[in-house]
Amino acid sequence: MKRSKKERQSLLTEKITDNPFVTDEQLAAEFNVSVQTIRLDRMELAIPELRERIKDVAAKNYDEVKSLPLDEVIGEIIDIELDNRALSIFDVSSEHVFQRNGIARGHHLFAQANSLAVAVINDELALTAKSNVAFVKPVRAGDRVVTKAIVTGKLPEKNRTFIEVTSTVDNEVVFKGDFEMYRTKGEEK
Amino acid sequence: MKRSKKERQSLLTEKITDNPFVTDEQLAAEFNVSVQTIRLDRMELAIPELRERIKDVAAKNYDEVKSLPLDEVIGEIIDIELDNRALSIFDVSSEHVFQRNGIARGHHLFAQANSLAVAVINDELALTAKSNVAFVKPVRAGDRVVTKAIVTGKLPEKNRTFIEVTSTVDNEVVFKGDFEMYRTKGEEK
DNA sequence: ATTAGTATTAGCACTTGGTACTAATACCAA
DNA sequence: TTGGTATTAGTACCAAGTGCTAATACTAAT
Repeated sequence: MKRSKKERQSLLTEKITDNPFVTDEQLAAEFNVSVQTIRLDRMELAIPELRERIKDVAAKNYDEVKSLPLDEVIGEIIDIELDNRALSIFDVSSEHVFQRNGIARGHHLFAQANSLAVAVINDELALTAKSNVAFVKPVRAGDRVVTKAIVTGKLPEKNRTFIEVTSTVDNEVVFKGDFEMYRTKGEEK
Repeated sequence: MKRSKKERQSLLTEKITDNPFVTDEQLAAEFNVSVQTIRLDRMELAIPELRERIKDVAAKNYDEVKSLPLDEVIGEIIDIELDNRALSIFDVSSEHVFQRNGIARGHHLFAQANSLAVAVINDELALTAKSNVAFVKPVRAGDRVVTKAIVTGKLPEKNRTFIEVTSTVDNEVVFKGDFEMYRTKGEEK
């Protein structure tokens, strides 16, 4: 049952990603090749040795109880017209999705929309008061989410600003939300 | 400078718990004793060697990531009754708030609520379809947010589950939300 | 001070799961 | 047949240990 080198290496990568705790010896037995071959394969593929792999897994856990976004703004704002409109992009990667099925967790999309809504308001500080959102279509790892926020109305006497947010991937709407924001200071201008 | 054996051992335990990645040699240097002494100490205290410790950390991390959904939850779930109710707590710290005024960013509260809504659903996978939320009262760094999710209804023919989420700090409501969840029964492309 | 008992240090052989390197052999293709 | 890649084998070496024995040091009690 000889596999080609290429085939073996791709299976090897998969195996190791799947279970980083496997030794070269076990892999050699599994693929019916010598330990040296496995080592050569790892070197070609730049896969570190067992202990390093384990250490990486451990460090990831230890580094910081990861969870999520610490940034001021989720996504990168690429255009903004204060008190009017704003646009941001957010590249979805593997840490934003459910491992199960690769679909992005809702709160990341919400986070992008919410922080864009905060950013568009031309004020010292804006807080979200209410919001109504719909997750229209699943977003996956690798997708680039383009989010647009548009100020749709204001109630200056109540310190409220209304914002409509739409997120798209490849021009298809994936998320829509209405945000009612509270602003600390009244409107300037 | 010389500490008693007992003192050293308790400090040792602390050090290692604090940073499991430290070698006997480093510890020996730190406590000004020989490596052998450190080894004896570890044996008496039943502390495994560096590699085992690292492997433990890694395995723990790995299991959690694999077994999921609890790892994908923002906040810590302290009680759960599948398809019925769930409770989680989330300690707000400085990285979750606006520097300006110390008020928590909305999407963190949303994330806690949303992931609790996902967790309470007793299914392979749940996705948020829509949600309607209100940020009732500002939350600040240091606050412990207690969030309760209650399943309020279902539309099995449409694969929908409705969940009401309420977050409180010191028994005062700070956040309320209604979530409409989509649940996949088995497959999905 | 002597003696017992614990504490500490030292040294050596051996273990795992490797790296780094060299050399030999096998296989496949023009 | 020649060449190039692929595979295997073998050696020396490393880190961070375990396991064991033996020597020394430090107290504390008689």
